Amino acid sequence: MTEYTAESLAKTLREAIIRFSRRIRQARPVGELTFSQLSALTSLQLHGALTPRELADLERVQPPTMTKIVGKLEDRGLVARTPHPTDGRQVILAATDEGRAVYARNEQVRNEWLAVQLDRLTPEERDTLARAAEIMLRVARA
Amino acid sequence: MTEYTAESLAKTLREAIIRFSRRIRQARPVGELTFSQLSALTSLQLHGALTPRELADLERVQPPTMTKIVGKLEDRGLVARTPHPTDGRQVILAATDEGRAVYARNEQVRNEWLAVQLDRLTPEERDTLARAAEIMLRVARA
DNA sequence: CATGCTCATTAGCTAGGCTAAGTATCGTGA
DNA sequence: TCACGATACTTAGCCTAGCTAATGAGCATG
Repeated sequence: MTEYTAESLAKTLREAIIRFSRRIRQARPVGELTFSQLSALTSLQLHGALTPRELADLERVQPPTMTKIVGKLEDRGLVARTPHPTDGRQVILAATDEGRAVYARNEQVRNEWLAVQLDRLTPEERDTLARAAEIMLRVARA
Repeated sequence: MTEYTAESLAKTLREAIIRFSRRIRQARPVGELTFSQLSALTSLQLHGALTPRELADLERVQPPTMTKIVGKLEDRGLVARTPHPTDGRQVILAATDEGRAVYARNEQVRNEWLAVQLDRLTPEERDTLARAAEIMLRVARA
């Protein structure tokens, strides 16, 4: 096994991430949800209802940024805002039925390009990517 | 070894990428180069002189986007634009001495947070990330 | 040498990200 | 109980990054 120093790996990994994410973004179907919108909607699906703050923390953005993203989703009727039962300051965000439908459709189209690419890899390579994804999520949480 | 389908992996990987890259972006030192600017400068360092079109292709953005990024770098004296010797339409981009200096300083600061995180991982985990990075770069090129 | 192609840029748009400031509500200590 | 600090969200204002469409300049070829 080749040994990598943390420094040289940091450089390579950063390059890979930026190129790769740009490539994924390009595979976006026109007129549908953006990267960030889909990501927020996904979090709402997976975690059920969340406050803006919780969603912002999960998505690793600042609250005002999340206000904007949620605003777009709300404009399209994909997310609903309801008042918190006991705390008047807070708001509860949840995906609507239409949000869930749009999510499912978009998710599939969105993953299509990537899934095709991944399908061309060997099982070992997919395994490497899967384990790397877990590590990256863990590091991102730190 | 666990088997991952291309579909489920696509989903996980996309989530990891977006979270991870947001986290990296947050570790940006104030008043220095942005993610995209540093990436472009890096390509210029590694490949020597390039035309805007070549640089845009490398960075996976459209030419007008690269015009903007290079413009910022040029304003700060980090990149020089010289006319192509034989083809009057083209332009040659190259990092200046100051560009190389700023690059080196920034690169180090930029990688610091990530390097610290990576240093906490096991050698096996670093190896996984390194191999994943290579695969991602290859896929991004496709 | 006219016409069509290529390269780069400009113009104009949208999304996404930030900080600072504002507003409403909560909770608590005097 | 009520004044005041803390908290939650939004608004305002800014910048970067990305796109497409259109423009202009230069090249190359029939």
